[in-house]
This record gives sequence, structure tokens and C-alpha cells, in this order.
Amino acid sequence: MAVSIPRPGTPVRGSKTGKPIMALFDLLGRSWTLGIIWQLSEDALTFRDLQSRCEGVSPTVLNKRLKELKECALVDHGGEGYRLTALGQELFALLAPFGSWSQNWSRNVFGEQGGEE
Amino acid sequence: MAVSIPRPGTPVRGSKTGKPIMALFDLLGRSWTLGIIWQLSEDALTFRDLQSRCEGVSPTVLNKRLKELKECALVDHGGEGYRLTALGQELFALLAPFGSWSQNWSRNVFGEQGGEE
DNA sequence: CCATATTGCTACCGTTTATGTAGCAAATAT
DNA sequence: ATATTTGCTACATAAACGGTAGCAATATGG
Repeated sequence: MAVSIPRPGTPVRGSKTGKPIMALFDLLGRSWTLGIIWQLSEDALTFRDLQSRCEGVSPTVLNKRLKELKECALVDHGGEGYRLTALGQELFALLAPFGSWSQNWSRNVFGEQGGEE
Repeated sequence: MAVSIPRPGTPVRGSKTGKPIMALFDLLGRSWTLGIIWQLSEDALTFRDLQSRCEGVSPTVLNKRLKELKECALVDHGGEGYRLTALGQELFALLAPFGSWSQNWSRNVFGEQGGEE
């Protein structure tokens, strides 16, 4: 069914219900969506800065994700580059605890070598 | 590079750093991972129950996700079916606020039709 | 005991998505 | 005017996903 933007109320990739949480999970469950939000949490970034912070993700995918995130009102593109909207910042606030949790998870499951950040 | 399990400390899909947060985002950024955790938050479920709650996701994908989640110590498979581990429940606790936030997001961005849950 | 059903799962194959490189038009800087 | 930088598109290849069919193992019922 080749879904582009996972609007709530509309069926999304794999999901026929269109519940908001499923639409959100569909959006967040695409490659680099979470990473993009994470990287934009501090500063606005240019396309290429964002690309390099996302480990050199291909511009094709980066541009797709940015379009989706703009259409879902989580990211916009002002004079200083791409940045989170107010809603995007709200979402990042929910996401922020994942940072320290992931370190704890890493230590518990995989040992000490998990490393920084 | 065909990455199977996104262990922190090891390069993951697209990411060369292996930072825990990137490993976690890689894991969560695969189709149905978030949905599976969401569905297992209340009860243990059999493979087929879980499949039907995930809108009939194909068994191929479901089995892949379950293997990954088991290997990452977020899900296990006891006598009553698949269920979240203690770590999995911790992660769900971080994820739970996304439910109500997604409803608010849906109303703000797409209008009122977003619907329940 | 034998048939039936359920469970967890694998094989296959076609479609979709992602990756990776090259490069172009517009804006900015020198 | 020349050279960079920026945002982005066009391919081609590789990986992931979706969907159906079906199998071995364990229950369940007659």
C-alpha cells in the first residue's frame, strides 16, 4: 500500500486502524526518524550538518524523513536550517529519557563496553 | 552491511558508532518493534494473538522482531506466551506517555477526526 | 489411540524501502 | 567571475518488509 505520510485517522504502513499511536509508531519506526529528532534537539542544523551527524545517512532518505516530519509538524525549515517545532520539542522531551536508559540497558544486557553518550 | 541485532558497542544499521542510544533507535526504528512492546504491556500473548493485535503483521517479520527483542532482553517467552521482561517494562514506562501525546498531536495537526485510543 | 486443532515458526517470492554515489541548480562567499 | 556551500534529485544496488503456504510439535477431544 506504499504509505507516504502516516496521518492519524488514515491507515498507515501495515496498520488499518489509523489510531494516533499507530500513526506515530509508523512515523517513528522509519529509519533515522528518531535519530533526526535527537540530533535537532539542541540546535538548528543545515541539511548537510544533519546528514553528517546522522552518520552520513543518504540524502535520499534524509530528505524523505524531513518531508514527513515537516508534514507532521514536528520539524520546520527556517533561516538557520532545520529545527524542531514546538510539537517536535514536546516529542523530544518524551524521548530524552531514552538516552540515559539506553546506557543502563547497554550495561545490563551487553556489559560495560557500551561506551559514552 | 546486513545488521541483525543492534548491540551497543557494535556498529548498527547505518550507524558506525555503536552508541547505546543509536543501537536503541536502530532497534525501535524497525517495523512493528514499538507496536509489539505496546501490545505486550498488558498481558502475555501467544505468537498468534500478538500477530492479530499487530494488524496481522506477517509471521516472518513478527518472528524476526521477537528474536531481536529476546536477544536484547526486552521480551521473553515463558509458559503463558511472549511478555515483557523487567527491562522491557521499564522501556514501556518510557513509552507510555506517547499514547496521550499522540492524541493531542493528532488533534493539533490533523484535526479532530483522529479518534480514540 | 487416533483425529483435530493450535502453536510457533520457516520458505518462498514479489514489492517496498534503504543505501550509496554522482551530480545539478540556487544561493553565498571570495 | 570563480569557487563553495546548500538543498536536493536521479539513478542503481542491496536490504527489509509483506503475504501466502505449509510443516513439526504440542495439546485437546472422542
